[in-house]
Amino acid sequence: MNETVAALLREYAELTVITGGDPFRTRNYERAARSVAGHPVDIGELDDGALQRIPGVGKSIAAKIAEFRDTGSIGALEELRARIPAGVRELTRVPGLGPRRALQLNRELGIGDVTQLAEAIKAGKLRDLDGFGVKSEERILRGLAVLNTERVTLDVALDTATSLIGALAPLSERCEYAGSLRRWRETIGDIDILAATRDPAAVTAAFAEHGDEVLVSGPTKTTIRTAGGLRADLRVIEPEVWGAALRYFTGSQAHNVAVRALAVKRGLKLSEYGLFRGQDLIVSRTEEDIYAALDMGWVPPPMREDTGEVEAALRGEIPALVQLPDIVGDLHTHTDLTDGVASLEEMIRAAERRGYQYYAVTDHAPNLVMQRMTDEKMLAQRAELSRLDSSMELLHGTELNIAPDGSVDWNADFLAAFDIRVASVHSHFDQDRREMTRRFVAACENPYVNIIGHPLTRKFGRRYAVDVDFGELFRACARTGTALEINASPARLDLPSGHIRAAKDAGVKFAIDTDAHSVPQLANLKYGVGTAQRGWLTAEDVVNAWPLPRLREFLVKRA
DNA sequence: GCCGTTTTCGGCCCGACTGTTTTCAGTCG
Repeated sequence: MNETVAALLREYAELTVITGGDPFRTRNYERAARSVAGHPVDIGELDDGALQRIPGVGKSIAAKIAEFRDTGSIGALEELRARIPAGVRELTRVPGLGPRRALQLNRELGIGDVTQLAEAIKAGKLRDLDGFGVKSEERILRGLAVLNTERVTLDVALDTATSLIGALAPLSERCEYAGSLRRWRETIGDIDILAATRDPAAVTAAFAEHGDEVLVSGPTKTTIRTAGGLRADLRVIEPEVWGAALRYFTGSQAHNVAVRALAVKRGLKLSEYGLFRGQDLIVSRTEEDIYAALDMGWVPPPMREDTGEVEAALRGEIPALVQLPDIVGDLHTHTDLTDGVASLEEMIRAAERRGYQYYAVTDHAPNLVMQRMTDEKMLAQRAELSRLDSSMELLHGTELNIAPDGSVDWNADFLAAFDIRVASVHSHFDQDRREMTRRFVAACENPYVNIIGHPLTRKFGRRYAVDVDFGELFRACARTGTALEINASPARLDLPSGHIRAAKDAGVKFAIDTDAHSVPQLANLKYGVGTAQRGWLTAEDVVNAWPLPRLREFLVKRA
């Protein structure tokens, strides 16, 4: 309910921008959307008074939420939808193309979706419009390249998979998701569900009911398109072949090819039904059985990409990957002092419920002007933090801004008084590789910078990665004792796994952090852990898996 | 549309960059 309503409020805000309404009103709808999405309890349960206590929600928005709860739609939103040509909102998804120009393109060229937009640019039609030029065409083209409508982020995929499994599990002996989601790939193209059952027809029927559309339907395989537009595959199997099927449908294809080749070399046959010698089944019940029968250790799904894990498993050298419970603190979080939606105390209480040993509050620093941070506000937060009783050790930190020349906010004295400092790039994303590399290296060499936050600064579908010489960055991190963040936000997953492995080889340590701006986002940590597992990390590599004394030692950099 | 060292309406998140202008609009974080 919260995410649904938040999406409607966001849509309302976007549509008011397109119509050119009061920008403060728009901003308030955006704020209400963020608050609702980050609200810790289901807003469907709240009465009018409780709704209006959500920050940014007053009389009018509370009424709209109640209207949606009671009728399933919001009249004012429907009116706006009717007034604005379909497709204009889709066009505003393109980075570099905002609401005004999207509307202009629709009015003057009749462009109604991204495909038509791409065609119009190819035909050189945009450059002749008022306010457009060749550079605008190039900019929008780059935006189109980063916009990927085919894949979804991990949180969307996991929510969909979880709800499907919830419906099928009561009818199955076992039911789990496989495929790229089980491997924690960073974005997901379609969802694979595996169900072991004696009653395939019932499971298949329940699955089909969850689709907007049934694309394929047979005795063992059914494909639907969900209401969210995501494709989901169901494979129905006999319980006896669970392990073989789960392994097969988890992939990756490259991993499966490599493992099957091993089987063939031993005169065996491997399929989704089991490991066979001739017609004789050897094993099929569990994944462990199958790998063991091939003289390999079990390979954790995130490693199954045929990037060395098969050889490692044959040598018995699969690393003990870092696990979610190994993480004993979050080192990058925000509050409503800057752009978070929950108070300091709310965030801390929620973190306590996760059982952390320590927790760092790292609100934005002054050079990100829109956040309106001041020395006084930061010191007041520190005082408030020291007054709070907590089962966790509370660390006062900040997220600094790495300026184009590599410098950060505040002077040395002020920086030294924090327990921990994350530093991130928030502007000037288009520097060339030399400048950008120098910028990051300078930040690493700053004696107070402990963690480089979301190093690529990419956002799926919204922003491409910065151009950096990663080899040089990794060496600088290792040399200076600066950790790289694995930002667990499903929109970022930054660093990605390929870079993680290279950085680890260079001797870098990591911090898996949520960058949470609300209470529910604290639970995003699992996506960061999955990404770290894809990068073959162990708890030893991750500074926030360490006990506090060891972490504190790491936070004091050597000159 | 919301909010208030609040009672009735003014202020709310600011500044830089870009490309297209000829003084600025659009977009972004």
